[in-house]
Amino acid sequence: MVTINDVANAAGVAPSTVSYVISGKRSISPKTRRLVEDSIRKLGYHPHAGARALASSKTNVLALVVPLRTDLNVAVVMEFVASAVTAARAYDHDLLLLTKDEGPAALQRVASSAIADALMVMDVETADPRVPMLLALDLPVVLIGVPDHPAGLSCVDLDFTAAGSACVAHLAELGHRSIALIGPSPAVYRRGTSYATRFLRGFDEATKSRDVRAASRPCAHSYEAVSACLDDLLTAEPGLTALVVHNEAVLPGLLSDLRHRGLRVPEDISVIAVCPDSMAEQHAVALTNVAIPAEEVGTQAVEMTMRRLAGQTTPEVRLLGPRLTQRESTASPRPCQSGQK
Amino acid sequence: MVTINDVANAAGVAPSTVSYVISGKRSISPKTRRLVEDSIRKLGYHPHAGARALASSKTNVLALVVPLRTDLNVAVVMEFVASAVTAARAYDHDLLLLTKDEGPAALQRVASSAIADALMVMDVETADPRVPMLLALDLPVVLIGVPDHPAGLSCVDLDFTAAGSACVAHLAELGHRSIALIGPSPAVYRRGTSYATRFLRGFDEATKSRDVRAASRPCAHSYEAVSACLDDLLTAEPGLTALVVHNEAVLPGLLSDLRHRGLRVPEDISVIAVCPDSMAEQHAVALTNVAIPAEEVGTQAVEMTMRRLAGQTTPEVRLLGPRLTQRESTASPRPCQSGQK
DNA sequence: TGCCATCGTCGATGCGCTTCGACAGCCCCT
DNA sequence: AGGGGCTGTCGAAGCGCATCGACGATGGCA
Repeated sequence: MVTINDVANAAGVAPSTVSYVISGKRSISPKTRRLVEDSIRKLGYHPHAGARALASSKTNVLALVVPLRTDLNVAVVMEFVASAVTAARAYDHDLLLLTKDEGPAALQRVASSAIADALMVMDVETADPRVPMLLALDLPVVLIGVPDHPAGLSCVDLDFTAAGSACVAHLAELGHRSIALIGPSPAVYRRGTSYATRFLRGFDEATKSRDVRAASRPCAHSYEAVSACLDDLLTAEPGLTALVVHNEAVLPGLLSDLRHRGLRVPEDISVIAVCPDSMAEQHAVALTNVAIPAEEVGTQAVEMTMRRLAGQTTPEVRLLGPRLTQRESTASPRPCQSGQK
Repeated sequence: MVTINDVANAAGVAPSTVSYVISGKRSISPKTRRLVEDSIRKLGYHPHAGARALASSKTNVLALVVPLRTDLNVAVVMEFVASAVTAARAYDHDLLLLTKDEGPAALQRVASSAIADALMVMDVETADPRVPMLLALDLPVVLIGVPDHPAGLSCVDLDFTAAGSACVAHLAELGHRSIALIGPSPAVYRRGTSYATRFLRGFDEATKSRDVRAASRPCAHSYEAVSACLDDLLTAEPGLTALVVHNEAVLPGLLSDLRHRGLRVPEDISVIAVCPDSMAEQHAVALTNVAIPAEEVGTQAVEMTMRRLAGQTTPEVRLLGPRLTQRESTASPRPCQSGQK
């Protein structure tokens, strides 16, 4: 193993000088700097992470808590994780992966073992049991999602309330007067997952204020569940002309079921999805969607974290505005809009 | 911060005794052990990871290199990562996430900074440029996938060659005589991604030995690409009665395109997929599939790693046998099998 | 020419832990 | 009863680095 002493010897300087060359915390003459940097390169020196952590109480590691469930959108989680890793590397930090399953104790462990410098927590629930513990942790914490009482914690997420409203607004402007929301699986609501309830709120408010008929149903991922959900909705709301789908996983099943029923998109029924753009473009009928900016959220989360680590003490709550892209799956309803089944 | 000294004082013993209680590396009297354990609990002591790493040259961290590309199956990667994290935790290790994008240098960095005790590498290519470097690293390395020359490295993966054969065997036994393979996107082949070429080999060998007409096409993820691919195949192989799909992402598009063409599954054309079971069950017509055992591969990868860390020096190559589940999407071809387009 | 401030470098110290050798007490065997 | 082998505990050393105070050299100014 190459140590800082080896580098110092090779360069003919003291170890501390090497350290200062690396950290830049004291001024170094150009000559010495070049000497040291050459030795570092020649020897392939990398500071020992443990030693560095011990001496400086900084690990250059960010911990990220991800949900393992498959009833969430895996693609979105993955995209988020990917962009977070990349963003963290840009700040010379690594990413440690924790799972929500380990519970609050894992956060304690990571904090008091000084394994990471900060925590990022995904899949936050409205009354998340982890929040009080996180507050007590005195590590910087950034939540992806917004709990009911974020007091003192930084949060970042898509503004799902605005997203819900935006979907309704788009459809209402096209002339739709009866809209249904197909949401995440019942388990997601039951847990009180923050984004589900926020989206629903936006949907409800917008339909109410625009005097549009509204219905909403949670929906599990299986084809049967999708089918049953549609049966239910079409019976309960005979004049239904548009669907808002806040559940990426059911999209393929939903679209093929609609076709089975003889309902064309968008001629007979409009569909607007909340999903990543790549997913929206991938269907036979390209879907109008509100994008889930997982990548941007990941980047933002890391940047907020780095700001906290840099000394900024006031927590921020940042909600990203929704971006709606019209594609082929939404259109004005036809004058006679019922009974084509 | 609570240190080992605090615990030692509280328990009235020497710090080294506390260390031995924790590690179990020397015998401790029941009385002392209880005393120490109580103090640990009472004080909420967690050893400082950096100090521990420095003193013992063990980090209890496993690094996992994942591909970020979206042309791979995100769900499978995610499932793998999830099971790896869980398995690692069972051995009291944490998981550090690296991306393939960072290239071989990142592996160097992690190794020589002593950030992790071992490396697990996904998305291995047939002639992976990282392999020589990994060999020089003198950390335990486990590859997920099998390169051409794994000499000295441990590998674990689904036996894709056998999987390719199994798909053909299943279809041939049902009576199919003309089969097409729809593979991953061209970029995946171009990179020489190990599983793609291995599957293709199994497919080719089996069709040849069974005297079945075979065609194969890579296929990108877009709906247009799927459509073009089907056009191509149906023209080139008019007697085609079965598809092997080794590309989970195109399944929804493929199935709806077939329906558009008036081809029913399985009456007019059989479809067998290589995908996780959950995905196979999710379609309107449940798909016969060869399962991708991401979870088991993840667990195995961690266990192989732990074995290496425990001192086992001989690398293992472990290929998991394919498991084919017949569902609704495969059936014997109808006697008259052409011209229904 | 002499003094002080500044810049650049060095040595020493300690971060919290593991681990090794030492050693006190004990039991068992002869 | 005395010696040898265990068992259980302790103290000290050192892992590789960051950081602080010290200090020599240098330049500017009077």
